[in-house]
Amino acid sequence: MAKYSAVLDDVFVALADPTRRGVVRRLGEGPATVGELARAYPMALPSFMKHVRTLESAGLIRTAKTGRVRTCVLDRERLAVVEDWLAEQRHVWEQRTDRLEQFIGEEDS
Amino acid sequence: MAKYSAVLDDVFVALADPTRRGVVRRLGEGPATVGELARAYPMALPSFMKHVRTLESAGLIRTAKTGRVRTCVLDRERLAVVEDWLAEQRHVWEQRTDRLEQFIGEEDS
DNA sequence: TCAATACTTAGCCTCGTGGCTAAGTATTCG
DNA sequence: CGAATACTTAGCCACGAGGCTAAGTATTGA
Repeated sequence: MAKYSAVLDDVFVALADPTRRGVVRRLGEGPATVGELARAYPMALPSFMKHVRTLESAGLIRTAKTGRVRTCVLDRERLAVVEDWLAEQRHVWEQRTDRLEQFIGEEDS
Repeated sequence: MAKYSAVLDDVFVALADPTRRGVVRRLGEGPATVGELARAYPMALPSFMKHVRTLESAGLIRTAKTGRVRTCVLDRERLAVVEDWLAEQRHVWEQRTDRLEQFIGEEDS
């Protein structure tokens, strides 16, 4: 466990930008083309495409080109690594609480 | 909602580094001093301190100096913003699924 | 008091990220 | 065919992140 550091890096980095979180959110509603997605942001297309590529290489989205249009889809599986990390974090915390309780128990006896 | 963009930025950026995730994980087990934390990483202390400051200004940890020692504590509240973002994301997805089901239902009738 | 400890400050360096423009390619529509 | 559309490629730029060393400050133990 915790061996997915590289994946976690990529996913957290990808989510650490409001534009990219916006895209993830939008794609949660369903697939969209690069053009449709880009329209929501005040930046040049090449700049926007970098965000798309970042999301794609983080595995958060998949894209495919049909004709001259590239369509993007959310890959919800990948978001699970964040959930997993949070779960692990909770687990660490709970073990700590257990130790504290045990400590108090020992004090009692 | 989704107005916490700046906070989310800071939190995701803070978590997008293995050193900092390591610190968060370690602090999940309980408070520690900067020196204790730094020992686990092969970098100079000033470099490590930057990570601590990043975590602190993201609100993920709190630190306080007593004598010459600075002690760090995890602020679990702040991790909740990540959970919240994930929950919102799930919500978006579920609404989408609902719409699809409704669409199929309409087709049926 | 003096040395060791535990940061802290200052300053420098390199690389990657996020933005841009300009020009190119490949489809599609009239 | 020719023009419009939808990216794509190339290349540039500025800034910030993450690393370093060297030197400074403030506590603490002997």
